[in-house]
Amino acid sequence: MVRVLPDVAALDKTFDYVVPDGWDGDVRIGTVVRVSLHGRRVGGWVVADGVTPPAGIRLRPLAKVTGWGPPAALVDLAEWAAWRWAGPVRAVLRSASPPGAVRGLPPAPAPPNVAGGPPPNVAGAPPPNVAGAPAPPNAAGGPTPPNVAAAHDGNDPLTVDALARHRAVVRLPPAADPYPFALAAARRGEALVLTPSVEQAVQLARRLRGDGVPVALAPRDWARAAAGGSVVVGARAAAWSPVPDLAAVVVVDAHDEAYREERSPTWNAWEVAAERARRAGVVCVLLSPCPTLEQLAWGDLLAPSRSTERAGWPAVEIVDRRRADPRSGLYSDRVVALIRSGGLVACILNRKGRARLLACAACGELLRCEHCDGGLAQNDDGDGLRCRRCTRSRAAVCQACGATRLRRLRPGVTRVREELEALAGRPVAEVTGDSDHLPDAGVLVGTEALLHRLGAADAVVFLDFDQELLASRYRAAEQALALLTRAARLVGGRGAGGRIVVQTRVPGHEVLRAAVHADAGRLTGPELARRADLRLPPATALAVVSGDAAGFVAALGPGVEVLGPTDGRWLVRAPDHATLAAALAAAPRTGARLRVEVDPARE
DNA sequence: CGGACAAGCTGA
DNA sequence: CAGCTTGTCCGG
Repeated sequence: MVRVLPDVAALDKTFDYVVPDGWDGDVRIGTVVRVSLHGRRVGGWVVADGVTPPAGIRLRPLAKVTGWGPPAALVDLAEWAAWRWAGPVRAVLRSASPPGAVRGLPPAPAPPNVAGGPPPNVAGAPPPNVAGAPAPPNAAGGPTPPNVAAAHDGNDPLTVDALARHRAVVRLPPAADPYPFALAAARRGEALVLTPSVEQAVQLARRLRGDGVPVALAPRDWARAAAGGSVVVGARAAAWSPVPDLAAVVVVDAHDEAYREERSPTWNAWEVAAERARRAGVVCVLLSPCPTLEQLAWGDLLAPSRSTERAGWPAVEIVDRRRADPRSGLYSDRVVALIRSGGLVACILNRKGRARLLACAACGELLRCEHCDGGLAQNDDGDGLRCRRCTRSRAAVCQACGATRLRRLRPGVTRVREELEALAGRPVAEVTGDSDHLPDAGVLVGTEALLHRLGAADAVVFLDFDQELLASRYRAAEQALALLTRAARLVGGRGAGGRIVVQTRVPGHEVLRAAVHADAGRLTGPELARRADLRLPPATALAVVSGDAAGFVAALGPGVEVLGPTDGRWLVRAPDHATLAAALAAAPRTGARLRVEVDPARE
C-alpha cells in the first residue's frame, strides 16, 4: 500500500492506494502515477510506501504507473522546500518531475571521473584544455573574446580551496571564467552545476562534453540524469534534477534573481541546491562577483587576491551630477564625448516609453489624470497622454491652464534615443525586451534588458543610476551592484580597455565604491548594518501574504509581526525562517485564493 | 480541482 | 413543484 499526493490544485492532502500484483518493481517513492479520486482519474506522486491506511476505508488500486519521478531524497527535499517557502508540495514536485512520461532509464555512462581526474581534495594531474578555452558564460559560443581575464585552471588555489570546503562562496570577478569550478566539480563525480539562464547551461554543457565529461542537460536529459554517471547542468529548475550519487554542487552567478521561483512556493535554486549538498554531505560552491548577504551568512567567503579581482573588473567611471546644469538633461559632457567617440556604447535607462512624468511648460503644473489623479505618461507615438494608474488616455493638454507645450520631467528610453541621436551625430537604436534582433547601430539605448541581449560592448553608460541606488526595494543596493557586474561582463576586465560610466547624484554610495574598487565587500558592512537597523533580511525573515484568504495572518503570533494590509497585502516578519514557516503553516490548506511569497522579490 | 448533493430561488 | 443556481463538502 502506498500514499499518493494527487496533482490537484487546492488539494494538499494524501490518499492511500493498493499496489496491484506485479507492479511492485515499478512503484517506489516519487513514481508518477494515476489514481481514481472521487470518481475521476488524476495524476499524482507516490510519497510513501508500506503505509498503514486509516481504518474503515475501502482502498482502491492504483490506476496506472505513468513513469519515473523524483527519487525519495528529492521528495523529502520537496517537502522541506514546501515548508521553508510555505507553499504546496505539489508545485515543488512538478519542478522535480520529468517534463514527460519516463518509462525507463537509459544505461548509465562510464563514471565522469575516469578521464584522469585527481581524487577528491587532492591536486593531481592538470586537467586537459582548461586554461586554453575560457569563454564568458553569456557569450553566444564561438571563439574566446580577447577581453576576458585569463582563467585559472581547475588546480588554481582558489578552486582547490573552494572544493575542499563544505560551503564556499567564491567572489569571482565579472570577467573571470566559472568553468574551472564546474570542471573541478565534475572530476569528483556526479556534480550538479546551476546557471542563471538556459543558454549559459547549454554553453557550459558543451564545454564539459568537450573535455570528455558525460553531461545531462536539464530538463531535457531528465532520464539520463536519473540513470546516474552524468554531471547535470541546468538553470533554476535543475536544482530539482535527479542526481543519484551527488558529488558536488556549483552555482554560477549565485546572486542572480533568475534563481528565484516566481510562483508560490518561491524557492530559490541556490538554497535548494545548498540544502541538497548538505544532506548528501558534499561541497556546495557558490560563485558570484557580488554574493548576497544571505549567501555570505551561509558560507565561507573566498576572495581572490586584490590584483586578480581588480583585473576582473573594468574601469568604472563616476560622473557626479550634483552640480549639473538642469538643461543638460540626462547627458553630461562625459557621456556626450563617449557616444561621439565611436565604438559600441550601450546606454541603460530603466524607464520605458517617451516620458513617465510631465509638467506644463507654461504654468509648471504636473499633468494628472482627471479620473484618478495619477501621474500621466506620454504615449509612445508622442501624441496623447496615458494615466499610469488607470490607463485611461487623454489629449496632451495642461488641465490647469490649457497650454499644449509640455516639459518631460522623466524622459523614457524612446525619447532619450531621439535626444542621444541628435547629440551623437550617428545612428542610435532603441532595444526593448521584445525586439527580437539587435539593431546594427553604434549606440544602443534600452532598459536593463539590453544588458541581457548584448554579448559585448566597448562601454556601458547608466544614464540615471540613482533610481537603482535609491529604489525602495530592500535589496536595491545589491541589485544595483548586480546590474554593474552585468555591465562589466559586456565590457570585460581591466585589461580589455572597456569602461562603465555611471551618472549619479550619490557618487559616494557604497555600491559605486564597491564597483570602482572592484571590491564587492565594500557594500557588505554598511548594507548589513542597514538591514539589521530596519529589521530586514537577513536579520529577519519576511513573507508577503495576499489574496482572498490572506486574512488569516491577522491572527498570527506571538513571535511574528504582521503589518498591513496595504493594497490587500500583508507583510509577515519573523526573527528567523523556522519561526516564519511555523507561523505560515496555519494558512488555510484549501479553498479561497491565497498567495504566500516568502523572501519577497520586491518590498 | 471538480463532482455530488442540499438548500434556495423562480415561474407557471 | 420541476428546473435551475449557488454553496458546501469531500476525495483512499
